[in-house]
Amino acid sequence: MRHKPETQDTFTPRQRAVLDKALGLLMEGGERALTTAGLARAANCSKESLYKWFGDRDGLLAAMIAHQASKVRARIDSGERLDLDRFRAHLVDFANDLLQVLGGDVSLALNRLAIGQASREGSRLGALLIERGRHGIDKRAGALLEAGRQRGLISYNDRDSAYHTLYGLIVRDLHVRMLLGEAGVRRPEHYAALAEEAVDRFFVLFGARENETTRADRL
Amino acid sequence: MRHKPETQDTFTPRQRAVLDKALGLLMEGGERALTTAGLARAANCSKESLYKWFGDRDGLLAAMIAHQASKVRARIDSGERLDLDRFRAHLVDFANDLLQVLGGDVSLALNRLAIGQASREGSRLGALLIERGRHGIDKRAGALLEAGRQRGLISYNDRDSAYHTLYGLIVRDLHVRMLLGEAGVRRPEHYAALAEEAVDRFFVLFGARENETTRADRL
DNA sequence: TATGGATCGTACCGTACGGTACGGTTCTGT
DNA sequence: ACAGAACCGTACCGTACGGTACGATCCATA
Repeated sequence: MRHKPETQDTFTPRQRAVLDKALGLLMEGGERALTTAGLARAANCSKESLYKWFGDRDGLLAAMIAHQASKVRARIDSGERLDLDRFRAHLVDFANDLLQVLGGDVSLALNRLAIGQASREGSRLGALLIERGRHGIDKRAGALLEAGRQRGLISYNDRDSAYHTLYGLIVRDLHVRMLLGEAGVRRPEHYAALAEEAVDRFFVLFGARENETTRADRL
Repeated sequence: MRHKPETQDTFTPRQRAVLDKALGLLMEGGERALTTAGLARAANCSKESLYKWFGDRDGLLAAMIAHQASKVRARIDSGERLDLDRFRAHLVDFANDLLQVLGGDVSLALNRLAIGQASREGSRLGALLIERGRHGIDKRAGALLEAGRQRGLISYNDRDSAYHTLYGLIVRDLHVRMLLGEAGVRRPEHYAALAEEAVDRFFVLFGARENETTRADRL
């Protein structure tokens, strides 16, 4: 039956193109705009193929999440030596990337989709989104924090608590407000300043040495 | 036509009962479970009345938000004199209330509803939810912070920035994860500890005097 | 060239929902 | 007691969607 080596968790190029079209429809018009007939028409494929490839509509949604997650594989931070400035720059990069990702069209559309389905009983979309999307981010940040701690640049007792605090300092209430579609919240041109401010405050809370440098003016 | 004094922005008791039933349906089964026929059946009213009262389905959803918001009117903090301990206690109360509200069944259901509709073009639900729900919280916190600043208990340049930082320290990524339905995130028994920790960190960032009291052990 | 699998386009089916219409009933004001 | 409004329960309509079926077409392989 299957002598081909594990083509199970990946998709054919054709299927990837269809999934991209599906993401496009979802971004434009939300879940209501993502109908099987509409996707078949937009992607020039047949509904029968959709059901053959993804099982049913829920399978399609799950495949969309898996597909999108496979595209934004977390880059691995190079193992270069860490001094304080470099560590801080990495944190600011992380903050910028986090805001960029959370505020992206695809991320917002998928999160809206998963949240809208979260009330339904057997919906695994939320878990899928966290598992495939958030865990990569969490790992990257966790490794970064751990490296900083081992270098003596920051100190904490509970790494998870420190990480979630950093997350809160960066994201604040922006994510939910963007998800709600509040006007004037998505301002990518402000992300850099928000990232700097968040990292400054993170160092005030978790910096290993109380170095009162150029920080006071920013706060 | 209307000699009754402004019964416009409120609802009759019957309508309130129907709206409560609607909230119940929404909490149980999500948006898909909130159908006009289902609501009419559950609330023992006719579909015709629903459309007469609320116009259409979107009007019903908006009315649900307005109704729920009218129930949780923000209590006014008593104007008693503020010392540091009392101020801190008020902040912890605020943090606890915030976590309690955001993690409540009704709030989660309404936020999921508004987020699910956010992609549709003419949807005002998100704005309504922010306007009717969040602004009250924001005002309460803003007044509290301002009082603390005027008493010299904290200091900041930008009140909004300080407030959003406090919000981020309290909520972290909990809200979105609860909205996604992640298992094991809703732990009301942990709210108190989270609130204390958040307020501690807030004082580290914005406390007026660097009083290194009993804080170091908590961080 | 023949053959079989994969895919496309279209048509079809059952269902469920939003919204409307209508007759019967209860409530209210005079 | 009576009139009118509000309301209930039910039936009805049009539409749109998820899912299936089927003939036609493309394409790889022998």
